[in-house]
Amino acid sequence: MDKRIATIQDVARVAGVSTATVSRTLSKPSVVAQSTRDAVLSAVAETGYRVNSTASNLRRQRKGSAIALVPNLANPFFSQILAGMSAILTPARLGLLVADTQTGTDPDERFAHFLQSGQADGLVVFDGSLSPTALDVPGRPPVIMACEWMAGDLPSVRVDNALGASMAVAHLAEQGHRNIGHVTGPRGNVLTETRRDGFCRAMAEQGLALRPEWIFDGDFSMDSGAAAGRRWLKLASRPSAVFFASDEMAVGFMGAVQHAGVRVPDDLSIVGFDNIDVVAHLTPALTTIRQPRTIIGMRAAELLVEMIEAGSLTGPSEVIEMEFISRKSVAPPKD
Amino acid sequence: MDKRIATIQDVARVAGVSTATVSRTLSKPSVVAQSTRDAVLSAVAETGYRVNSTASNLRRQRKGSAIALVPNLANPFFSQILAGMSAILTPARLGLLVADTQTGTDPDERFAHFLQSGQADGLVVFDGSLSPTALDVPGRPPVIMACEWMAGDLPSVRVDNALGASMAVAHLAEQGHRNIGHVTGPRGNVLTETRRDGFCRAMAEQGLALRPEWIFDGDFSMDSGAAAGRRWLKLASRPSAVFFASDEMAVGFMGAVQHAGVRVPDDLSIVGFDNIDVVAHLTPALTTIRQPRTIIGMRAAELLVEMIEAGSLTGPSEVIEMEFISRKSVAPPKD
DNA sequence: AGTCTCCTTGCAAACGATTACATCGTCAAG
DNA sequence: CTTGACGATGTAATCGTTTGCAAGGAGACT
Repeated sequence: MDKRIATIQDVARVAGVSTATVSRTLSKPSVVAQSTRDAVLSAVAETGYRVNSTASNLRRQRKGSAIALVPNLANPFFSQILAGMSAILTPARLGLLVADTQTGTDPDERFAHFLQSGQADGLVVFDGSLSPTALDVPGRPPVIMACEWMAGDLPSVRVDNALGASMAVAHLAEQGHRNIGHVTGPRGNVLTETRRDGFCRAMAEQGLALRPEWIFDGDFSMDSGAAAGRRWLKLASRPSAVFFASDEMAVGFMGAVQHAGVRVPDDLSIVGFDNIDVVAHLTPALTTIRQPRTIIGMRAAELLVEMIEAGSLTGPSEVIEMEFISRKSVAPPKD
Repeated sequence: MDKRIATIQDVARVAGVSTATVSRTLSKPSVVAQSTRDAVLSAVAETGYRVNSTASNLRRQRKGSAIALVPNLANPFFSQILAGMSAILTPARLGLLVADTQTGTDPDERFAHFLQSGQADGLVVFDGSLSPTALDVPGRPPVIMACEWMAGDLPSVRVDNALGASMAVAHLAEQGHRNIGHVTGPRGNVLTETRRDGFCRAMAEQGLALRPEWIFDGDFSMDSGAAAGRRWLKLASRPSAVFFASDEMAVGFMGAVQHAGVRVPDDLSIVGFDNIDVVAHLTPALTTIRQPRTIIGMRAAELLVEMIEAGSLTGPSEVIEMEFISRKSVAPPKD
């Protein structure tokens, strides 16, 4: 008797009402009489009934979950964002499904898969390198971009990346730096572009010269930062400060040059981007630009929920404020 | 006509067969004749049909997803584990739902919720502080513990934490250290206990004295490591080496003491635990014990899938091998 | 030719909820 | 007394698949 899990039928029987009434009691309590409501509720308690979300979803043409599609799940950058999303989705009765675009063969194929498979009521996409043409499917769910974005008019939640870069340059210039380098993200990435462009524009605005050999290619990873560090060490004429498109690259870079005896910030000033947790504990602690990750996750989820509930494929975008965090990795240049 | 998404009915009509045949073609192709199979497949292609997983799950009494229940989603430690799980679950046609126990009021309540809500076909639980009594619900899904574990006989996937601790002590002793301290995780945590016990036992085996004032309380976080570092600095008589129950604490500790002018490894040797990404890029790079996180995630997911498919609430446990990684944060003691 | 197997396929009943529509009292207004 | 409105509940169709059971047809064997 305790074997099978209780269904709405069982509750109805125990309460002496129809299943319709049970359903209404649970979803729209206002339309059922007080006395019936009590009877149903106690029957629910007695049977230990919980609504079967699969059945409910089927009937209501819902999936009951949203997907976070990140480029690389193993990247810790996303964990706080997921936490923020989860905080919003849970009360909205949506589960949080996570998936990345790098597992399997073709990222675009995976994107298309999630768009078409109908596993979710909506997607939050963190990978701007996907192809917008995949969006051309008949009953696709609403999609919102976060952090990154792509061509087309999908709503998005992001920071003003160019502004972030100019904050970094302004701070460095203020400290007296005139020779500033930059380590970029991977080619083609929108963040790479906007941060680099912001950097270049800010340099011009500060009246500082841009030296092509001081722009290093990276891919956001610590290893690529370390590689850039090694290239910096070989330079005949070095910039006295470097701005990084990601904290992780700054960490890798700093490790590499410190290894070679370079002192930060005495010999070299460093400004990162993102404010990942670890940078506050490095020696020296890193000056960086904070992207409020939890908030980004929350806002993206909120906007997505609104789109889902409105049944709309479009919605507003939002720009989240960043914060410049000054720590110990910047000092005036030596001479 | 392109408006509504195609159902199995549409495919059946186009292919001139019954829905049963379509279903069988897709799930058990071997039982349908070659010619019919072709007809169905081309009808599928023509209509753009994709099976509605909600309906399918309802009929098959499946939920179509597994939940990873972590203590704190914002902790990057889990991102690689999730990636490993995802790699296994996706081919098994299971989505990966993530949730943490710290959102909301009571962790045990949330645990119970996921156990009863029937949102998932199975759970992978990473929080050993939950109450096993919550498991006493009729018809609950299979559960497997990973990394941490709790009283009772739930299957689990984990490393031999005590062994890890003794690897650290052995290495330090080999380098000549006789005065070794330890920074623990949060009180009551199983990892804290087993790593501390392993540390104490290993010290005894090496014939080294245990000094209670050299055991610092931490909680796995960088901040708590930094706090321990500050306490270490105040010590009249300091251990020449410290073993940490987590890399994050080691990072915080090292930052704090370096800040005060202490040189690692010349003045102090450090061994961490976990091998999180960043430690390879610190100055000095940290010696640590690697927990293969991707593999832990994969094995946990694999075992869970087996339990789900067997409809069993129990299954085998597994111990994953660790690896001692020697970097630059350990040197012989000075005198 | 009759019967017995297989191999394929179709029929129709689930799966468990939601909800448009119908029904039934009850009560107030005409 | 009749009629209408309204509030509360029940009836039953529906969401899109899967699958046990039965039936049709084609050989094969006696």
